[in-house]
Amino acid sequence: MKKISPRVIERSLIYIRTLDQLLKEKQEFISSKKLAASTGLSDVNVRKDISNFARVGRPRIGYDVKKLKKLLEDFILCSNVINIVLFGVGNLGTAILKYPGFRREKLRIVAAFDKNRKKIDKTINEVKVYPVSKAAEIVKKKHAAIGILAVPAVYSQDVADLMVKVGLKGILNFSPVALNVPGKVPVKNIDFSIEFLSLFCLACRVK
Amino acid sequence: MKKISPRVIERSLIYIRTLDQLLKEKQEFISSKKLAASTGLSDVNVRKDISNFARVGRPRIGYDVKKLKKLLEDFILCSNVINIVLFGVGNLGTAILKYPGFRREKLRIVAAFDKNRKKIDKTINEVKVYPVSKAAEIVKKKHAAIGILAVPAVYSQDVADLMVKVGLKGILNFSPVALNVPGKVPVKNIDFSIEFLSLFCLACRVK
DNA sequence: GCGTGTGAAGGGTTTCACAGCA
DNA sequence: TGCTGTGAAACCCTTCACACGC
Repeated sequence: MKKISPRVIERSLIYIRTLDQLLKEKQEFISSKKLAASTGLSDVNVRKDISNFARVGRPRIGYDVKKLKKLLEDFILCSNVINIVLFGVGNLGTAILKYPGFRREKLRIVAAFDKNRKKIDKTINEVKVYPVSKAAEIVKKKHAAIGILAVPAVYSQDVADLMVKVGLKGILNFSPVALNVPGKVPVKNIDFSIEFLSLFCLACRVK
Repeated sequence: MKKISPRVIERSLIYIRTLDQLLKEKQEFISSKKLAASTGLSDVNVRKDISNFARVGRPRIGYDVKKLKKLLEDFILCSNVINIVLFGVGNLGTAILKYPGFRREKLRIVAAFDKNRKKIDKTINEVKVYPVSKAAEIVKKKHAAIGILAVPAVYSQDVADLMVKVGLKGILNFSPVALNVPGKVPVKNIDFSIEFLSLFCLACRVK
C-alpha cells in the first residue's frame, strides 16, 4: 500500500468537507477543476491527489461525489469516531467546546479538564469539566486519542507532559509556546499571533 | 533583494517568538542547535533560514539574541503595528478578543463587528463592537489591514465579500467553508475540525 | 573542538504536456 | 470537445558534507 504524505491528507480532508457540502446541495458529479476552485488549488493537483487512492473519475463527467467521498473517508479516516479531551476551560477552551463546525459523527469532545475549582463539575455543551487529577482515569475510560491544549502559556509544558503520560496520541496546541514532547506524539500548533503575522507578511508581499 | 518563501516567513516568526522569550530570560547568545531544539526543527534549517537575511552568527558563540531578533523583525515584519478587525463576536470571536498571546506591540484588534443588536456598543477587552454597516467607515478610520472571520458558516461568504470590498488586505478564516475571494487577497484557513482530523491521521500513521 | 555558512546532493511536491477515453 | 490519468520536467526545500573562524 502506498504511503500518503501529510499534505495529501490535509488536502483530502478539505475535499471531504467540500464533497459533504455538495452532497447537501444534491450535486451528483464534480470535475477536478470545480473541486479545485472551491478549495483554492490547481485541478491537476486535485487529480493527482485522488489518483493516490484509485481511478474513479469519468472523462467528460468528473467524479461521483458520493463515491469519491466514501473513497477518501475510507482511506484517510481510519476510525469512525475520534474521542478528544480538552485541557483548559478558559475563553478559548469554552469557544472550542461550543464550536459548531465539528463533524459530530467523527469528532467528539468527551471530557474537559481544568484546575479552577469553580469550573469543575460544570457542563458546557454537554461536556463535563473534571479536575486535572482525574485525567489519567478519564482518558482511559473514555478512550480519548487526542488532546487539546488551551491552558495559559506558563502551564502548557507541564500539561503537555501530563497529556503524553496519560497516553494521548496527539496534541493540538493553542498556546504560543513550542512544546517539548517525544517524537512519536505529533503536535499541531495553532498560534493566532503567528497566523496573523504570517498572513500580514503574505498580504504585504502580494501588493 | 532575495525573495522569501512563506515557509521561511512562518519559521522566522517562530524564531522571533522564541528569541523574545530568551530576551526575557536575559540570555545573550543562542546557537542554531538550541534554537532548533526549541522550535522542533533541524539546526541546519535554522542556519539556512537565517542566512537568507544576513551573516550574523559568530562561530563558537552563536547568534546575538537581540541583534538576531531585530534583524528578523526588520526583514519580516514590514510595519510596526498591524491593525485588525474582527467580524463575529460569538464564542470564538470573544475568545480571540481575549486571547492573551498577541504581541501587543505588533498586533492590535481595533474594532469588532456583529449584527446582533445586543452586542453592539459593548466593549470586550477594550475593543468596541460596531454594527456591520459601519465596517467600511471604521476600517478606513482605524487603518485596519487584516480581518478575522468568525461568523456562522452560512454568512461567511457574504462577510468575506464585504471584507474585500472595504479594503482589507488579508482574511483569517475560522469558518469551515472555503472562501471565494480575489487572488490578491490572501486567506488563511483555520478549521478546527480539519486540524483534529489531520492530527489524528498523523497519530495513526506513527503508531 | 565547537559552531556558523554554504555548495552539492537528495527527496518530495507541483506543474507541464499529452495520451486516452467518452 | 471535455475531462481524467500520468510520466517527465521543473521547482522548492531539506539534509549532507565540509570549509572556515574562534
